[in-house]
Amino acid sequence: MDTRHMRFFMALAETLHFGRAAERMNMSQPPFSRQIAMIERTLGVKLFERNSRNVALTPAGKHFMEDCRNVLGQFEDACRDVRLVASGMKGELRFGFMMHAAHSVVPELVQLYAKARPDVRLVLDERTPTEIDEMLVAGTLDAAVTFDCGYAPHLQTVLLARERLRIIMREDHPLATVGQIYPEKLREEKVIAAPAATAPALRSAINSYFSAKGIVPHVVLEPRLQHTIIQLVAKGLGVALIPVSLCTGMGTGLISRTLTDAPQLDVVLRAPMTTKNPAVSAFMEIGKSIQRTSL
Amino acid sequence: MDTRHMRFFMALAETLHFGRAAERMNMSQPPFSRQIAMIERTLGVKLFERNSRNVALTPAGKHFMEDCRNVLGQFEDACRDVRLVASGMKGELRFGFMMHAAHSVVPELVQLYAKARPDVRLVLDERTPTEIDEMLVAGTLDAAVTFDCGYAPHLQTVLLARERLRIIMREDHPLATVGQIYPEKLREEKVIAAPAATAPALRSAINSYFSAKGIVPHVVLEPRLQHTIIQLVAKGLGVALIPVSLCTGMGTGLISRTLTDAPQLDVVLRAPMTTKNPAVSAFMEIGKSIQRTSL
DNA sequence: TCCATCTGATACCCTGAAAGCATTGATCGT
DNA sequence: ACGATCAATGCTTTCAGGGTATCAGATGGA
Repeated sequence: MDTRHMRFFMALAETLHFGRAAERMNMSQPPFSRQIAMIERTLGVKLFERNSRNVALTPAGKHFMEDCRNVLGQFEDACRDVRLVASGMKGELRFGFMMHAAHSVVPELVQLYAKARPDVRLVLDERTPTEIDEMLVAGTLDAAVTFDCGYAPHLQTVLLARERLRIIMREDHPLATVGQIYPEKLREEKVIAAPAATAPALRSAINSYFSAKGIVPHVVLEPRLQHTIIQLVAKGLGVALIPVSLCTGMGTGLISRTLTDAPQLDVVLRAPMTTKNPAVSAFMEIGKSIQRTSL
Repeated sequence: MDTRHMRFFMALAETLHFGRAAERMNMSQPPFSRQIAMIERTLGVKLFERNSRNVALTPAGKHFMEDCRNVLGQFEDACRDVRLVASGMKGELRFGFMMHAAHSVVPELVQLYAKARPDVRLVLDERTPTEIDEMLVAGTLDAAVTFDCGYAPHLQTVLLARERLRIIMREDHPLATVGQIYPEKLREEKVIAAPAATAPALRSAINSYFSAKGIVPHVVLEPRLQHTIIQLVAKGLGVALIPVSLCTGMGTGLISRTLTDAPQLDVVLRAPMTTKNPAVSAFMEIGKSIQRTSL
C-alpha cells in the first residue's frame, strides 16, 4: 500500500466508475482494475461492491475514503510545507537578544518579521551579550541582537543602531540637580556596572570613558543582569551608565542625565555566516531596513 | 513522492547513516542513496547536509521528519482501521427501535453491544414499527427492534421477548377497582390505540383480542406515538392496551391491570438478510444471547 | 426474445523504475 | 602517507505496472 494506491482508490470511490476513474489517473481501465484488485487483496478487505453494471462502496470502503482523504491531505501539506521551510517562509527562528536592546530595536524587528513571515515561529531568548556570542557560534541561536564587540569572524553583522550611554541615579542623589555630567564629577561615585565577562563591549566602553580622563571608576557592584543594575541604583547603592533606550520606564524615583562626550555603543544584528536556517536571511534583511530608518 | 519515499527518508533521518538506513529498508546502500537523491530532487529541497563522513538534517529536513512521522502514522492507522471496519470491530451501526421496546430489551442490547464493540458508533433512531420496516428494506437502518409482523422475506429475525399487553386507565376510572379485566368489560369503553398503518402487529393483536369475543372495540383516538396514547389516557379520554414493559414509570394518576387471556406480541430484532455492514452480525448474536436470558 | 451496448475482468506483451554489484572519490585517524 | 570508512556513480538485470486486445456479464430497446 502506498499513497499512489490511495489516490487510485479515491478516484474510484468518487467516480464509482472504473473507466472514468482510470481516465482521471491518466491510465487505461485494465491496469486500473488490477490496481484496485491489488489494493483489496493486500488489505484483505473488499472496498467495492461491484458487478459489470454498478460500482458501490462497502461500509469499510466508505470509512476508508474518509481516512484516505485525511492522509492524502496531510501528505500534500507535508510536501508543500517542506518547500516553504526550505524557502524560509515557514519554520522556526531562535532569536537571542540582550536586555539593553529590548526596548529599542527588538520590538520593531520582531513585529516586522512576524508580519513578513507569519508561519515562522520566533523563539525569543533574552541573554547576556557573552551568552549570545557563545550560542551564536554553537548554533543554539539563529540570530541575535547584541553590542558590537568588533572581532567576529564567522558572523555576519548588520548595524541596527548607535546608542549613547546616559547616567542614572536616584532622584535624591546629590548629582541629580546637575543637568549634564562629565566624568570628573564621578571620580568619587560608586558605580554599578555589568562585569566584563558578561557584557565586554559595554563594560569596556564604560571603562574607556573614565580612563580617557585618567579616572579609575569605583565599581562597587557587578550584577550580570541589566534589570538588577537598575534595581540596585534605585536602592541608592550607586549610579550606573546605561543605554538611552533603557532610561524611559525605569520606574519612579530614578532619573537619568546626559554625559559629556557620552560613550556610544553599536547595537548589531548577528547571525552565523554559514547559517543553515533559510529563515535567517529575511530576518537580516529586515534588520537592514530598520537600520536605514533608525540611523 | 510516496509513503515509500517517506519511509526511506525517515530511515535515514533516524539513523543518519546511509548504510544502516538501507539495511533497515532491506536494500543495499547504492539504490538507497539514489532514492534519497531522488526525493530531494523531486521536492526541490535539500533535506540532508552530507559529505563522505557525516550526515545531518537540514532545518527543512527536521521539519519534514515531524510531518512524515504524522503522515506515516495516519497512513498505518487508516490501513489498520479499514480492516477493523471490515471485521465489524469498528464503524457505524444505525439501529432503529420502536418506543414499545425502549424500556425492555433495547437498553440491555445497546449496553451489551457498546461494551463488546466500543469502536462502533451506534446511531439510535426511535421510529414507529411501519417506519422501521420501510427503513430496513431501504437500507437506511442496519438493524431494528420491532414487533414481529410475520411476513419478512429479506429480513433475518431474532426473537427477543414475548410481551403480554396490559390495560391502562386513570386511577379514578370505574374499572380501576377490578383486579383482572376480561374483554366483555370493555365493550362500552373508549379505546385509544395506534392505527394499523403505524403498528400493524400491535393493532391487529388488539383487534383480534376483541373480535375473538365478538366485540368491536370502540376506538375513539388513533395517535401514532405510544407516548401520546399514554398522555391521552392520563387525560381520561379512554383506556389503552400496551406492552407490560411500558406499564412501569407511566407517571402518577395511571394504573395498569391484567387482561384475561391477554394478547401477546413477539418483540424481534431484525436486519436485512444480505446486510453489507459487518458490524451487524455481532449485534444479532447479542440479540440471541438476550433471547436466551429473557424467555 | 434477441441483439446492441456498456462495463469490469483477463490475457499477453513490453517498457522503465529500481534493485544489486562493482567501483570511485572524498575524508579522517593512525 | 596510508588504510579504513562511507556516500556517490556506472552498469546490468529484473519485475512491477502500463498498454492493447479481448472476454464475460448485465441491461434496455426493438
